[in-house]
Amino acid sequence: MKKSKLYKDFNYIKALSKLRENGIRPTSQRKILAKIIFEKGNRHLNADDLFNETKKLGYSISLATIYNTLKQFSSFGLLKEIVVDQNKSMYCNNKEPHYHLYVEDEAKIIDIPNSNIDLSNIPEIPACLNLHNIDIIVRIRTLKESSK
Amino acid sequence: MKKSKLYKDFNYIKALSKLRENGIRPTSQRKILAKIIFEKGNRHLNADDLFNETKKLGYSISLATIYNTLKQFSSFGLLKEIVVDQNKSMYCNNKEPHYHLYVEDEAKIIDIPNSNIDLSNIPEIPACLNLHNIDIIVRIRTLKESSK
DNA sequence: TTACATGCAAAGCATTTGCAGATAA
DNA sequence: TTATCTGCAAATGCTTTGCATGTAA
Repeated sequence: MKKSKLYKDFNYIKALSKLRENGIRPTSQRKILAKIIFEKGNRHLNADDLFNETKKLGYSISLATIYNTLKQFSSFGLLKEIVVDQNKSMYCNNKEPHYHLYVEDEAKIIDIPNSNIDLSNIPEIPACLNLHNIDIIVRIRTLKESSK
Repeated sequence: MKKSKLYKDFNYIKALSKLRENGIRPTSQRKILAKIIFEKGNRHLNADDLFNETKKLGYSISLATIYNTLKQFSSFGLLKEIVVDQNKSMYCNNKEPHYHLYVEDEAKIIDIPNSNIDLSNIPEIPACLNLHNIDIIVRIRTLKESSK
């Protein structure tokens, strides 16, 4: 077994164990989805991507289940939801702290390690001092589409 | 006439002149909307806010027109669209370069001056070297809602 | 056996669009 | 006069939900 294969399996197994930790039953659907999501290293995907990949692999999991599963996985930190555009949520399987560079024309997302953005000067956060999460999306568009 | 009133009128007049520059007819609906948007200094609003404000002022402009107008105003830089959540666009009337701090629980947006975030270390941008626009939204949630 | 999952179809919601009537130039 | 605009209602696209059936523990 190749080293990279081992690594991928490890991420899948960690995901299953996260399910158990959170009292969520490892049903066949959830196992299939976890496998697809975590077996390929860092990536960004949405419900539709996932739906198509399951079909391509010969499985048939309903879209509703996929939506619900993505949301549930995010609720305990297995995935991170990124709102890139209206009517389009993406999910990121990279658990390291990082931000996102979003190239709108290509609907492509690139991770930026945390250490590359200096946030020390953002204004004081009002009232709610206990932050749960800071998300940054850097949006980029090429010149030609300036008036869309 | 107070100084602040003068300033507000100035923003409104600048907006009208931007319309003319772009060959867009200053219809009564567009004038009313421009007035509401620009007469109160820097602010963030969405289609629904604007719809309610027009009604409160006794005007009746259809939601469709409001959506179309917000989109059109953004298309030539009179407004800046911010996608804060799925199915929810906000528009910002502040034309200075800046980023956004979005407090999710309160659906509140706070401007961050450009100079307060250091972006010099983001990774090289692929292929498309001519950037049109960089948007940053810092999302914040309070602790209590950690699993939503 | 029972609490939790799944899948379907219907509902929801913000936004967009087609089109007929209205309006600015 | 004519290109553009407005408003309505219907359409859209993604996502969520209600509910009957299925399944893990």
